[in-house]
Amino acid sequence: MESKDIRAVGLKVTLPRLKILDMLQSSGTKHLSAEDVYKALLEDGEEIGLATVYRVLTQFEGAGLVNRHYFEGGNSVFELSQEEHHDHILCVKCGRVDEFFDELIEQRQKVIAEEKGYQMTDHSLYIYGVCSDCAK
Amino acid sequence: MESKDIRAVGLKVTLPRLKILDMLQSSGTKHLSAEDVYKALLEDGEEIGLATVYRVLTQFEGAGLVNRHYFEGGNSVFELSQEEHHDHILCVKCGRVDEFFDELIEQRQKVIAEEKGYQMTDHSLYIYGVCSDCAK
DNA sequence: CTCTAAATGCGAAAGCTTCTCATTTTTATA
DNA sequence: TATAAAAATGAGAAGCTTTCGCATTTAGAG
Repeated sequence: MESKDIRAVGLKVTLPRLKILDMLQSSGTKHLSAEDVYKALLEDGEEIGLATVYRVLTQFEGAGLVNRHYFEGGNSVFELSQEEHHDHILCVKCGRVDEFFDELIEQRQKVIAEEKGYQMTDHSLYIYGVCSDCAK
Repeated sequence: MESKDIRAVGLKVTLPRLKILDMLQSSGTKHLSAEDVYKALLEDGEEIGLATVYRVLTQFEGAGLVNRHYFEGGNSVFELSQEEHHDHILCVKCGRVDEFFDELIEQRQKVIAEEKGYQMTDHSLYIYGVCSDCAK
């Protein structure tokens, strides 16, 4: 159990928080919506309310434990924070998500923010397309 | 009046459509939410329902007349399609939106999509930061 | 072990967007 | 210009995701 992670960010170690963190870590899918987490927990026999899932994920986000992404349209998804930043490329047919990192793009973004007089705080880049499987 | 634009995309020329298109063209702000358009029309004394605004904007989007952006969080905004593609940089304090285009980033995105085996259909890049006015 | 502050669960509610359907409007045709 | 069929509109209901409010439960310090 990774109670340390939770305590480290100044949150009480509660069962819901442990279960949710665990779910994010053990799930085969890296990008989960609050609803996904909620349903998965239900299937595991946990009795955790949807409101709690949202609350906890939001707290985790604030604490830097998870990242929240607003993929096109509907709901947002959460993923465990990783050491290195990365962006996403998603399949518009099957919903598959891949990750990538490109130093050149990162650099250019910084330059552009500077040129425009902005102090960059964040950025999000999503490439949409049809993945190789769906293109067949 | 730009009835041609509307007819050109295969839609009947109706008052709501004309008014909405007009609003997008004449508004000082380039990025408007459906609600923004609705309210602005109300102020102009037009009697156009919110549902119609959404419907029409969605149709315009499908027709390529406008682009829809999912800025972080809340609602989506619409802007008239322009000749050249561009991306956005927004101020997290005041909501100001600026546009930019970077050939290098465009190129890299294509390369990345290819590398990952995707046929790119679209992409969205948002840089978030604090604009020069808000940084003071 | 006790107590207090914090966390949870539940249902209600908020915000954005879409849907339903009766009524109105457009436009092709006579 | 009048008419009819098809499409568009308006208003409110409804759907979805997300947040809120509050009574109850729980974590963890003393």
